Amino acid sequence: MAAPAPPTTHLAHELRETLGRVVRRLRAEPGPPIPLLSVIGLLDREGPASVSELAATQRMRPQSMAQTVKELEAAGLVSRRPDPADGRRAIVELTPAGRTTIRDSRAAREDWLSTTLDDQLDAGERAELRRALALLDRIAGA
Amino acid sequence: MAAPAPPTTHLAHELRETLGRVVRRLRAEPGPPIPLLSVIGLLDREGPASVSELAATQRMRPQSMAQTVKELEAAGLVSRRPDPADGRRAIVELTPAGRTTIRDSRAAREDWLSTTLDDQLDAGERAELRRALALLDRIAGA
DNA sequence: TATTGTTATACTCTATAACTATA
DNA sequence: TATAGTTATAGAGTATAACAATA
Repeated sequence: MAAPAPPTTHLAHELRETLGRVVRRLRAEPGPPIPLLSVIGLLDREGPASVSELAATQRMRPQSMAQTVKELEAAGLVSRRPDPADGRRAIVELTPAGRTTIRDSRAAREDWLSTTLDDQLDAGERAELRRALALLDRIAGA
Repeated sequence: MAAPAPPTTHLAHELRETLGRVVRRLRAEPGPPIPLLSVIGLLDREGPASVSELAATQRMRPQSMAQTVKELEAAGLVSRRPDPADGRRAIVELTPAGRTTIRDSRAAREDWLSTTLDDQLDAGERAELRRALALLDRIAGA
């Protein structure tokens, strides 16, 4: 007979611990902080978006995202233009410098995480991780 | 023929985003902060440990773990006693209150994460997540 | 009134630097 | 000298509260 599954409280505990370990490992790498990379990566892939939209996709408060966008703007990586259809909204988009930053870092393989995922995991494991991210997003959305 | 795997840079990007979303979702829940829960959960499962040992399992600096342990001690959830064999070391262990706290929160299902993992994922998906955590720990260890 | 966004402020988490005490 | 631990300090990341402007 198969071994019984460990209780879910164990999984919860291990998830909390692993999350902490990975986030700290990521932060230990030099380069732009995680939230900044997430946002410019998102803008590169999905195109311009408002602050509220960015906040929603990251499940972050709009006030917090405003800070992040302000930092990116100060660094010259994104710019804002008013939404012609709605004076309240501002559309955030990558500047050429921002696009260069995110693409160069990928092309030059300066991205520690990408490199490590390639080195430490095989193709099947990467696919497995991809599927698990969908599960984690389901948890995040609950 | 099978669809080609998306480039690893996409996986890296999605991993960063998902990690952020889950951590923020977890933090939004009332109750003890993640690092505190991790430590008392670990002590409950593995038994007493020194500050350095706790720091190593969490891949955290000993100075940072000292802060966490200080908070737990102030809250009366852990206590310290000198290691009889090595005067430099202090052994951290759960107090009865600490043990009650971690176990009650589980028994009473006050633990949002455990409950959500049970509600949102089926047994196969939880097993899949468990395997993925091992992959993430490999990344964290690299 | 509701929505979009911002600024001010504070708290959590974790790091580095500098130190003490014991081995 | 090396190791275990601490305190002081700083910085990143994010939240709540209060506000202005537009719909």
